[in-house]
Amino acid sequence: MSGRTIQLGGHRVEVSRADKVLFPRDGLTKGDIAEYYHRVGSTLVRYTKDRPLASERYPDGIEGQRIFQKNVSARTPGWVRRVEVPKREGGRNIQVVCEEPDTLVHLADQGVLTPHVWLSRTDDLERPDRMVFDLDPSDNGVEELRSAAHHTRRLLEEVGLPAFVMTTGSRGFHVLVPLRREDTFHRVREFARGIATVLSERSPELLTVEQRKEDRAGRVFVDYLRNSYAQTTVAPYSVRARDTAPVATPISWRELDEVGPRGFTLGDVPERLATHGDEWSGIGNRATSLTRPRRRLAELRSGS
DNA sequence: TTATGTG
DNA sequence: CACATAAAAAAATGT
DNA sequence: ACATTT
Ligand SMILES: [Mn+2]
Ligand SMILES: [Mn+2]
Repeated sequence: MSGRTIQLGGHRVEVSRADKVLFPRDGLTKGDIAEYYHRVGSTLVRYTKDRPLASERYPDGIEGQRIFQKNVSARTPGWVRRVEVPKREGGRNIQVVCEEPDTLVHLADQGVLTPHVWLSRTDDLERPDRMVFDLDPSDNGVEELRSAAHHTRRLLEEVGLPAFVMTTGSRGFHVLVPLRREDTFHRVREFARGIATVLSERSPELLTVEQRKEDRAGRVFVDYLRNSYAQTTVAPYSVRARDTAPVATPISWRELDEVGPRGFTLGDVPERLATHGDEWSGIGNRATSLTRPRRRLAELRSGS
């Protein structure tokens, strides 16, 4: 064993090699990541609680190998909650459920930079309580990307759905809709496809629903396929494996016109949370049924 | 990151 | 003991 | 069955 070990949180979670540099350009260490998650953990766990979690690990830093891990590590302590989830084509995974900040510190110790979570919760894995529109630019500028997000919000509100937006810290934005847990992934995905299709028909120069990169032709991909069983989205307030350590950050629709996908970083977010609070604090109280929006979307498509 | 195998 | 190596995801879509 | 994308 080599390097400094630190302890954090009520469980005195050990973080080994705390001085190991994971972000060479920024000098950020594993200890910095663990301390960040310790600080924002109480807010972050609102978005991971009750959801199967998958880990994006970089044990040798962001220039090393990327490991996407679903099953809980052998070394994960017993106080960390787990859930057994069936795979679609048979078999099972045992995944972490992050209920408390100490779990994030442990994950950081394992080299996890970015936790990803399901759109459904452990007590009903088949019925999501979130719908996501993942806006992925081709080579579009930030103005086009913002425009894509505003178009998405406008259509969702036209059909009666609330919409929340966050930076991903990577290339795009995510637009989230809180749902009542009435519909299966299949039905939610069909609805999301309808929304994405109307968006691309309204703005054919700007938006596309084509999954194949070569068919996207410089447009913003409205990725509705995230709304599927066992698919994940980056957890709000998680760190991304890119220079400057950008953070996936919930923002207001007003702020959208002032920031890009990497507008907030590990250095800004704790202070932002302290002064402005969490922009999504109300998302849990806005869960909506798709029944009426489905009819309104159908009316829109038949021109009424 | 960690467990395991080899000289 | 020092060092090498393996392993850590899966769903939807289209051909 | 396989490649692509996430
Ligand atoms: Mn994306
Ligand atoms: Mn995507």
